[in-house]
Amino acid sequence: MSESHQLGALQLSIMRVLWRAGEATVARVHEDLLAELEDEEPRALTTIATMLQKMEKKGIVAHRAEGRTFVYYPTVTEAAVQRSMVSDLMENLFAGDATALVNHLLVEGEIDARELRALKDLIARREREAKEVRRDS
Amino acid sequence: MSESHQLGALQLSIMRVLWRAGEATVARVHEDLLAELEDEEPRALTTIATMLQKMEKKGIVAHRAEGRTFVYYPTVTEAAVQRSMVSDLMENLFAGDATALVNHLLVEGEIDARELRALKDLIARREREAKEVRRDS
DNA sequence: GTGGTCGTATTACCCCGGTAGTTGAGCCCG
DNA sequence: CGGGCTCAACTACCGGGGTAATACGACCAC
Repeated sequence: MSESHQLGALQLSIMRVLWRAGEATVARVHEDLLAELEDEEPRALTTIATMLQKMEKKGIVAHRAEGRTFVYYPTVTEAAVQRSMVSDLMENLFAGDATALVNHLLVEGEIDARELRALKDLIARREREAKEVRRDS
Repeated sequence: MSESHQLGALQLSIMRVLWRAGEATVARVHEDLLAELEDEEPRALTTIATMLQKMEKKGIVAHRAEGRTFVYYPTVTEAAVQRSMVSDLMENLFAGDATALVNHLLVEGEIDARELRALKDLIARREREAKEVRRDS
């Protein structure tokens, strides 16, 4: 597993729909995508269908027939894809330096003041957990 | 500016060489790439040359002739590319939630204990800077 | 000056994300 | 039963990253 999933923008949009809904027909995915990205000109229904086929061949979704319509569902978790894509980006763009990535987020103002507080909490919790693990093992 | 630069893995490797060196000939880039990624089968020299041409057409590098050899240099900063690619990833993979990205880094263990301390310092400094700016403006 | 060498230019592929038209099969309604 | 509707299947195309062989022009050494 963890076979380096690199997905494009449309694929990720589709996956997000499936992750949220658990499973969905082509039509359903198409609708959700329209709702989610109300602006920008919409994709054709067949585009979604073709993409889902390609994604199935790639192994990141599968389908089950319900009557004559297909119901697609993800075969990889969101966390797995995130892990794979983030670590790939880190490798290629920050030479594997995770703090460089976070530093970038801070410096470039991608993170505002409110988020900064949330972040501190995250780190504090993370530190506690690290201690726990050390004690457990 | 900030025209959404999305570069592939090889392009980023090349850019990293150019950012570090300031400028370099095709041969120099090729050598540096060999050194940097000593494992994995090396690319041909012409591959680098072709890639640099494509990158020039795309506007992220330019060249100057020195005798009959070309010296390439970047026309975009590393920060600009990072900004563009990270925000793109955040948009597509984390629905624009920067803290979700950092959280992911923490949870998935991409950041170890030592880095955690460095991160806290970064955040502390960032908070101080935020105050400065507020006072200044 | 002529042959090899060095470096760029040209050309050609493959793969894959993305986009969508067209076709064909199954189903439902009148 | 027959026509229309609804899906999925098939096919096609574009653009761009990546890879590299081949061609061509300049230059150096003998």
